[in-house]
Amino acid sequence: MEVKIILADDHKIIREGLKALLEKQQGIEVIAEAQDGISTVRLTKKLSPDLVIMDIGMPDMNGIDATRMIISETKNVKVIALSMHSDRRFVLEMLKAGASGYLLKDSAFEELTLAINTVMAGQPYLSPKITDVVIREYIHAPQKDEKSVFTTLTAREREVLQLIAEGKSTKQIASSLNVSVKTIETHRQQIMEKLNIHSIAELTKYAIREGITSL
Amino acid sequence: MEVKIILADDHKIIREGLKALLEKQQGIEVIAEAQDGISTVRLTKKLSPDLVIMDIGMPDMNGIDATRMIISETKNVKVIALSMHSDRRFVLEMLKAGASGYLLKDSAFEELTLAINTVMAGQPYLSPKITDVVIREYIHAPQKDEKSVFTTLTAREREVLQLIAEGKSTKQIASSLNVSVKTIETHRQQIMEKLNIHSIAELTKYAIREGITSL
DNA sequence: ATTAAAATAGGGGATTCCCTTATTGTTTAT
DNA sequence: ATAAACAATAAGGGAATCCCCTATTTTAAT
Repeated sequence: MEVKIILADDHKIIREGLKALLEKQQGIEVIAEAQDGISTVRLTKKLSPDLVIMDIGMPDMNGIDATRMIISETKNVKVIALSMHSDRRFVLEMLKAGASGYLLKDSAFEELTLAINTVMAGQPYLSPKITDVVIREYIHAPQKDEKSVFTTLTAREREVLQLIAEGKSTKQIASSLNVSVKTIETHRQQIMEKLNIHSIAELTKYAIREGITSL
Repeated sequence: MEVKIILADDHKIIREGLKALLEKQQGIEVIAEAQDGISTVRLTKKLSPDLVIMDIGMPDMNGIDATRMIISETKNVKVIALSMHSDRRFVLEMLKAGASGYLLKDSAFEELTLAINTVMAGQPYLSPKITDVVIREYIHAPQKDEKSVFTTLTAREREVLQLIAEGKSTKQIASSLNVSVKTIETHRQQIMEKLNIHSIAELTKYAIREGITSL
């Protein structure tokens, strides 16, 4: 039984490298590649792969939001996140979005095949370093309410924040998300209020610190 | 004649992918891999490869400094930069450091083989997008004057940029510098034009990279 | 002394920011 | 099951900013 895979990463040469490695494996077929979140979601819907290997830092829609959409819109699809960051926030959000695996880009390829097998067998897979983070988090986490400390933005808000921090104007964002300018303004305000931040500059810094955008 | 290559990138899975692709080519041999700048320099010295394929964003020593050291310490070695950024600063610094080629990670692998052939034939190779940046830069940069390539901001402009990147509003900046709001607007525009940047978000990122403000 | 660059500033239209209010659908809790 | 809370959408309206030009006055630089 072939495992049908969609590869999502914004860097073509990286996709090609991964594809070359994956296709040397038995029982794995890369049926499509995507370079941004939106086409990943679209292709997944259309092709119903068994697995999506998803980079987190992509333009347009980030991997987390894409994962959320994929999980809610397509049946019997697994997502493995492939990320540069071991930041707990990413891991947490990605798992909450429904990903079954989380690998770091400095993992060996061998680990990716292990992750694919594990995930296709219905079990979650995390890179050892990630497991570490998750456990550490779990240990001193769920006492009462700590959430107020890191004030969670909603998925949509993060999406908007990412676009803001990439330098897009309100108008551009509105048209790229197909909603009104007013809606984006409201999101921006909501974000600023939650974070107690009052300028685009600081919002950008926040987004960089949180890994929502890159320098 | 085999081209002996050292691959330097901090993400193992990316190195492996590239290696898989490269080794399918005739006349190319990957003789070593490195995951940071320091070991890249060390390995290059020890193994005298024909070519180093160098990621720019690495821990410890970045790809630019590593390239500078490699070029000055090892004979008959070429460097091709493989980067996520088309930012002209990176390109410029990398070329100044002595790299013969500059590719973007969203290039096709085909382009990498072309770059390798071109560079091994003694000619420079740049990704089309990069060429574009370089040409644009070249066009409105007067020859003999090197500093104009750096696009120096004036002291006043830096001052204004710093305040912008700290999240101050135009009005606040104007009043703290005792000039009119219009003056600050003009400075901002001038800064943006010089840097070819068109949003506060990107301006903030630039300021962080330049150390004008901190995260 | 002439030219060039830097700092200053205004006009005016487009856009964004900011605060408020509101509707609708979806979770969550009791 | 129903109330309460949250998320996403959007509008009004005034203040502020952005953006594209033009323009004057200092301040180097040749």
